[in-house]
Amino acid sequence: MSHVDVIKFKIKMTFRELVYQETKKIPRGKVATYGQIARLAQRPKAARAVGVFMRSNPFAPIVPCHRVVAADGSLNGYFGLKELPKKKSMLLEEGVAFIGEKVDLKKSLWQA
DNA sequence: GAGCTGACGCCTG
DNA sequence: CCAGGCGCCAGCT
Repeated sequence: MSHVDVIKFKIKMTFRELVYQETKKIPRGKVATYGQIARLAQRPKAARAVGVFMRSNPFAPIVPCHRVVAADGSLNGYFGLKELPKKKSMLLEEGVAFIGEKVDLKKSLWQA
């Protein structure tokens, strides 16, 4: 085992970091679901935990958490259910399609 | 280590 | 369409 491998082992990517990393990949104009991010982060059933990470994400500007929505396309939170209208307008601004209060996943779901 | 807590997801009535 | 219930998981007491 080389020095590099040892280092890699030491800094093993935590699930949280992996989640943020995947979230950053969501392209402008598209959205991803919590479950989708969970899958990309190698934890298909950890969608719930993903939500927790978004709630307290220390990379506010870097991680586009506003592009992450529920499985049915509804916007669940942003600043503690407080600025949802803003979250919606931000997505509209990026070109995300909406159906009422929900995102039109048919058209705007990010295809990783 | 046990217990509680969600920005979840899926099924049921 | 609208609850209500249950399983899941990481993080924090």
